[in-house]
Amino acid sequence: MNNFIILKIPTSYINSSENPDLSGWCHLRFSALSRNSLSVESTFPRVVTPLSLSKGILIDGKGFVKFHSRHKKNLLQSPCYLIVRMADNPFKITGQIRVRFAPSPTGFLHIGGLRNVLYNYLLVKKYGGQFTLRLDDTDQKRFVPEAADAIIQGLKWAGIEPNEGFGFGDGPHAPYVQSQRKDLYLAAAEKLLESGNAYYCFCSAERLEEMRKDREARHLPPRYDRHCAEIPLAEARGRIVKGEKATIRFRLPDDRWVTVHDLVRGEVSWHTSDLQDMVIVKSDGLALYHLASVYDDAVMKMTHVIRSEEWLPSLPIHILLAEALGYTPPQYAHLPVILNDQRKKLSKRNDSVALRDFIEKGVLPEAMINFLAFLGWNPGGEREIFSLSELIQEFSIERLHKAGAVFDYKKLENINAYYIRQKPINELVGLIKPYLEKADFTLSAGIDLSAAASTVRERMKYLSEAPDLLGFYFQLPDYDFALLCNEKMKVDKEIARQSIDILLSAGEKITDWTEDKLREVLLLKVAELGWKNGQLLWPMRVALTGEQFSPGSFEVAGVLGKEESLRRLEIAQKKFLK
RNA sequence: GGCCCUAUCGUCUAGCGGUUAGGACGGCGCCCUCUCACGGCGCAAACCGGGGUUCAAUUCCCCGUGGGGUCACCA
Repeated sequence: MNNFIILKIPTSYINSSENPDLSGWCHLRFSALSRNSLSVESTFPRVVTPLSLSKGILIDGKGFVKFHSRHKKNLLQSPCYLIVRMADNPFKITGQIRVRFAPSPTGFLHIGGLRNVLYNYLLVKKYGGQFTLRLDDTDQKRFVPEAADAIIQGLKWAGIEPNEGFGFGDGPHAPYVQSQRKDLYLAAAEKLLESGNAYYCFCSAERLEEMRKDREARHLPPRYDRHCAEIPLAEARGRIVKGEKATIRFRLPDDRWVTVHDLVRGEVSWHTSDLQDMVIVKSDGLALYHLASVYDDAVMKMTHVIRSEEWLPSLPIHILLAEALGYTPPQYAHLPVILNDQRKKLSKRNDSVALRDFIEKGVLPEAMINFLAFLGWNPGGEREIFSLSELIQEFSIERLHKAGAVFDYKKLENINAYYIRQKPINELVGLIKPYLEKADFTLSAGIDLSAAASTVRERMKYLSEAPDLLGFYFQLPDYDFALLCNEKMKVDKEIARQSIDILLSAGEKITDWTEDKLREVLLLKVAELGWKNGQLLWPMRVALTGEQFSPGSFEVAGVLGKEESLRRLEIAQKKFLK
């Protein structure tokens, strides 16, 4: 989270004319290493104690550090380094920010994608700006038509709505669908061709494959051998006119370090010799992701690109591409991937990751958002329950984690159960109705659904459990006689039989049939008999619910009402006659 | 294998040089209790290893090791 830079203190600075040997302070000047503000943390070796070192600031390449002149001798004795710390908030927002979520519609929105959107959204809401949804559908082969719609629905479900973009209204940079922007990418590729930053490649898929295998056998990194790199542009165009198929490759500069300041990872560097000339336009004339997205991010004026870590290896390509196109790259933040319990990247193949499945299971959006936000980020402190608007308040890009986090389904369940318990009962009823209807419960069956729901709310982990939890209210399950008895409750057959009889006769006399009244009357009865509560209440609960586990006897009886309760007790009574 | 990223309880994490290393999920136990759940209380459970720097390292640096990502005419 904190980034440090080591600066060597040149002895010439210490002795320079800018530092007359006064009894006060020596000033050291430095040139810029970063566009972020820096502060001096300490020195190495510690020839100067931190306390005697004033905190100098370097901003935009100009700044100074002060030493007391009495340390001058030490500084001159051996090479000394300054440990410079990047200021607490390297993420300096100036003006409106623009971010985007750019999924490729090859499958349904998955939780990893949703978490990425969430962080984009939190950032843009916190600092103010525009959030665009762009459809990166350059690969028409893998296009899944419903996927695009599912993405929109998923975002709406989560309450994360972009200000503009695919499915959310046009803005100044429409269209937001890459398959509708083909010509723009081609024009960009043409520019690269003209400037020598790209070249036509006539290599066949077979040759490429052979080369890959060969290099692999020789334990070399797979890399294009630049077979076509030196074909003059005019000659290449001639061959294409004659009908030859060619791709366009981006020409990497030779022998160059690419260093990027990533917002979550700090300084990251690559050497171009470890990279290869990527294909940016396919032989069918369609642009590939790298070109399309770099171009769009630039042209759509994105200030920040927050995306998953799997993109980190192609970041140098993107930076170089942007430069070759004449654009200033946006700021990047590469989020750690979400892992499964095998510590592998969560995948559609092996893990349940489709947002749709979570929705169907009955995960509340609040719970999902809360859970996802904490998978790779947290505000510090011990509170863990945050609403979306509270997350916006608390969000800070510096607190994003670097290491991948394992997706813990149990924890999601726990958070979901928490949010269900917090739901006002009328809202909860609205949410579970579809599940009950799907399970063919006739909702008009004289059951007060609100009352019933409130008896099961605290044991519901997912909305989809509602039919199971509430089923006995609609129809008494056919239970085994033995369930009425319970050894641990000290209910044998005789006690059970007596209990049912007592309940029936006592129940019939009760005119004011409410949960409280029942509790009052029946507990009194238990006391009269000298029984334990369970001896009367276990058979009662089983008779009313037919279930081993259920809400309490009084609650259930209250919801069922006098008539239905007595009817169910009579059913139990008959079981003793057999 | 190359390149890149990363490292505190089983899991999510707090910690930004000196702490009995804190919380949550999960596990276990107890309490509450008519069952289950909720709730309350408690227990077990972690600084990957080795070198530095420092009076002092979980914390800073280096090297290992482990884990992950990525190496397409996919995104």
